[in-house]
Amino acid sequence: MSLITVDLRDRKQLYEQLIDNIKALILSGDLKKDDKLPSVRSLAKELGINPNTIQKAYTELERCGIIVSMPGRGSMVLAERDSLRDEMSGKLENAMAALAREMRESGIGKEEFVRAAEEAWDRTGGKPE
Amino acid sequence: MSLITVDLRDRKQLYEQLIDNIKALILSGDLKKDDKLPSVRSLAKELGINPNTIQKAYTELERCGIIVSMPGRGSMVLAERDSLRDEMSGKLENAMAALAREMRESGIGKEEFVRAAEEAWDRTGGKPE
Amino acid sequence: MSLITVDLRDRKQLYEQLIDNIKALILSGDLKKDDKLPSVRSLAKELGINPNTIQKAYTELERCGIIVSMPGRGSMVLAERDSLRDEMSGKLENAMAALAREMRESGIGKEEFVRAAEEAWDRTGGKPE
Amino acid sequence: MSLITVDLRDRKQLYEQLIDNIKALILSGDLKKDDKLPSVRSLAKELGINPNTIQKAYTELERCGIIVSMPGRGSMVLAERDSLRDEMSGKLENAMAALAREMRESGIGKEEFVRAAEEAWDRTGGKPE
DNA sequence: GTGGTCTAGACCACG
DNA sequence: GTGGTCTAGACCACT
Repeated sequence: MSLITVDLRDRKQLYEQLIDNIKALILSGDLKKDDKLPSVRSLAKELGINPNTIQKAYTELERCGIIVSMPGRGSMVLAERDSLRDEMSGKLENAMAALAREMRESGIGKEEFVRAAEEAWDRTGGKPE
Repeated sequence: MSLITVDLRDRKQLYEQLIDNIKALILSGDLKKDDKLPSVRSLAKELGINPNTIQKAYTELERCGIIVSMPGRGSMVLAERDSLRDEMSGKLENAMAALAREMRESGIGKEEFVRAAEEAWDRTGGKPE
Repeated sequence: MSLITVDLRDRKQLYEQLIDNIKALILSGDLKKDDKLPSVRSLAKELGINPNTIQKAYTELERCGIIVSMPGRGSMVLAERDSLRDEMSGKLENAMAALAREMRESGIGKEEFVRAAEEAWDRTGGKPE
Repeated sequence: MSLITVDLRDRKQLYEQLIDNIKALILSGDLKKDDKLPSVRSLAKELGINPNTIQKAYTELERCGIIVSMPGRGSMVLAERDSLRDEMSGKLENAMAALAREMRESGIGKEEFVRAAEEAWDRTGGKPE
């Protein structure tokens, strides 16, 4: 039994849920480089969704260099935990830049912006850091 | 000729472009409370897009209480600049919360998160605040 | 009627045929930046293959930045002819390097390698250059 | 311990890795005509892969007349180094032809193609020829 | 058993 | 009408 799950009620697309899920497992250390992923069919059966949807997620992950899949041999993790973390760092930068630009145009000030970041962080986490 | 434009090459949906565009004009002060908006048909003709798309944007803006449309008499701005600014504040909160949640899962720390917000703000603006 | 075709007897995969085909049309100048591509469904019908296969090709082309697709608005060419040509140049370099390495290991000499390139070129083309 | 290895992470199929590996050993002179190859079972054990995979490689090599297998007596090299070198020549021709065709379609000229071959060769080798 | 491709047919949001 | 996602079920080559 793997740790991968999907929520059919979530509006996020299933294959994206799978992608985010597997990335999170690598980031958390539950999946390490060279670990084997569940097979397309077995995971589909376990989650009760169509194998094509798993396939799509795996294909996308391979395209990003996060896993490798080999016919007849299954799929395994390729990316190191840290490289993935660095990638998220970059994503954070971009997202923040887009948000900052939009808020600037709306007359929001730096003070309010940074405070929003702090508060959002504290509000999100179950436990204060 | 109005200041409203759309970019057909932009991946963002046309009606969302229109909504953001009009909101921005209010926030910048180019459109004030009680100003008249171009008619659905004239704007559609001017922009070369389907009137349905304009209609959808106007309907959505009316639903949010930002404009008001009166059959036969056109549409006009209803919201004050400041009320719109407050709305953006709420949007900022939501966006920050979503971002914070995602980054938490990736092992990013509060420090890095808040610093990213500050740096993004500074990097974005042409002139330092 | 478009210029895009597929050969069901070819062992190359259909979606790759489509990708190569569209790239070639851009390279030949038959498709220019901002030209509209046939819709997924209409092309599928015309070629007698499944829309999903067209979709896969379009998705891949979009991923490479060669086209853009927008729900409800269709797909259009994004890449300039020259940028695509430069990309092929890079591909040529890599392919040649891989081939050269392999042939070196097999005891083939530079003379024979370069002559093979010349002869292959002349043999391939219908008309001598 | 033999010089034969496989890379489980390589996307190339294992039996092809084995075939290329053995061919390379013959081309380099490490394996000569009449040299004995490791047995299917011992090599499988040494490499930690399925004996079927070794068998498939040996079978393919025998089909090409490069080795010969005798039940109960193992397998040995049949091909001379030079005959294998001729085979690579043929492979070079095919690969060049495919590459030339593709590049022609992309608007690459003969000049550029041949120069790419020369440069690739020079760049590949540690020592100039 | 494995991944990968393809078909057929459905549904959704959008213009 | 458009692109995009998902399901169901089939086939292929490879281990």
